[in-house]
Amino acid sequence: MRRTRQEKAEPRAATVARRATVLAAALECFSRDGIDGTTIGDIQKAANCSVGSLYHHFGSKDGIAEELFIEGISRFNRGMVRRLRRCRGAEESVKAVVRFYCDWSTRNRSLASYLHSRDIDFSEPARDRLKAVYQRYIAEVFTWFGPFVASGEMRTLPPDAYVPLISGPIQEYVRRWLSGHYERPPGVVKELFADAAWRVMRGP
Amino acid sequence: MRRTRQEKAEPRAATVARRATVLAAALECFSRDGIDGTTIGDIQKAANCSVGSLYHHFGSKDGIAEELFIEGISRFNRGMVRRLRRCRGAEESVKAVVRFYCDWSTRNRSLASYLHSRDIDFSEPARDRLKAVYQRYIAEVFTWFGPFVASGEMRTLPPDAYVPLISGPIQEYVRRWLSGHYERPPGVVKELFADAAWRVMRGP
DNA sequence: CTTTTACTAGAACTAGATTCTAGTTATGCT
DNA sequence: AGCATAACTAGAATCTAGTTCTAGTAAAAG
Repeated sequence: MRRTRQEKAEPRAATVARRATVLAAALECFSRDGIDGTTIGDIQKAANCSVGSLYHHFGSKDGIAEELFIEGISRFNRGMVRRLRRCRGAEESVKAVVRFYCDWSTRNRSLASYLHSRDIDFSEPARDRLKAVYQRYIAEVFTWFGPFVASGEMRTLPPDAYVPLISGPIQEYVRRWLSGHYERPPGVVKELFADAAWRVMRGP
Repeated sequence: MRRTRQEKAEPRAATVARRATVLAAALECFSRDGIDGTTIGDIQKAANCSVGSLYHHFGSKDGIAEELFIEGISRFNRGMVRRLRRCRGAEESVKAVVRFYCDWSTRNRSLASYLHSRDIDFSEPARDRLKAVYQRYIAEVFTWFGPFVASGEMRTLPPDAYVPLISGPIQEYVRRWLSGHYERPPGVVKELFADAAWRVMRGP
């Protein structure tokens, strides 16, 4: 029987499972001991598989790290977009970004913590994939907010300024909380930061 | 002749020089190839010294990275405090934080870029040193801003919220610029971000 | 049922971080 | 000055951990 899409065969069920197992194991190791702190052997043991298997699926230790990172970002982005679509109006949307950031980071603490790490040497192709993921996300988000800017409900600013202005503070707060510098969980300051974001964004 | 402070001898002139040379060499390597990407051999060649010498002064590769990080942060902090002391009033002070962040990052681009990396496995003592540096800094900064909060010129917020709210956005912008995602240098958005910080901070 | 391809295993290899031993140079003290 | 001690430098040897390689097993395609 001819396969519907010839370019890419469906991976076996076992493959999907193994990759997922490895990524989960890696997340556990990475978030406990850091990327440098975990060895291939650690991941291997945690995932109950052989070195060969790891290298077959991911090519290298950094390959595992990349994959985990890109998948995590994608999950976050999907969640954010879903949340935005349920909003009405500019204020609710801007605040939703901040609130979602809080909620998601609290719910997915170890993944969030991993996504804050900067120590992955992305390979060229991985960098490209990540860029693509990010651009698709930004396109969706800007499409969402565009009308509010057009109508004057939100300020008109250089495009590069929006993300840092809206997410910068909560991101920084969460980062510090995740790395143990701050005690109080983000939920406590959620509304404060949401209000602050809106203060900055609302039209004059 | 008895030494004034017996606990810690003055290091030799040659020692000071060599440490500085190594740190400069390391910064060059790290910011070009990343921490993982540079080998001890690279630093050794760039600094014109032997492996033994490196290990004598810094104990390990991470030791070099730690030292560079802590020294960089200290430099940044000193500059910020100096700048603040020249300010009059709450608005000028808040805006000065943002402006200084911009200016310093632009002037010390490679060091700034290095300080944004998160991939250093700090040893326990280094972590403590860093914490001490940070707390001294925070104490000075809060002493500076305290009166403005007391007088109502600035809002009263949970202490942990100030740094993320004021510096978060510009920090995020600069980070993206340093890693090549944004084209326009921070100078271009400096006043915009300074205004935003003040919008968030000024009393109602 | 055979051929091909995806996948697994673990031993062998290798790059690079760290340790060790042997020296050299400066400083403090009498 | 001259000895003792500590700071420092050098580079070979070691050891850890990432990667590669070869041989095999299981599953899908035809």
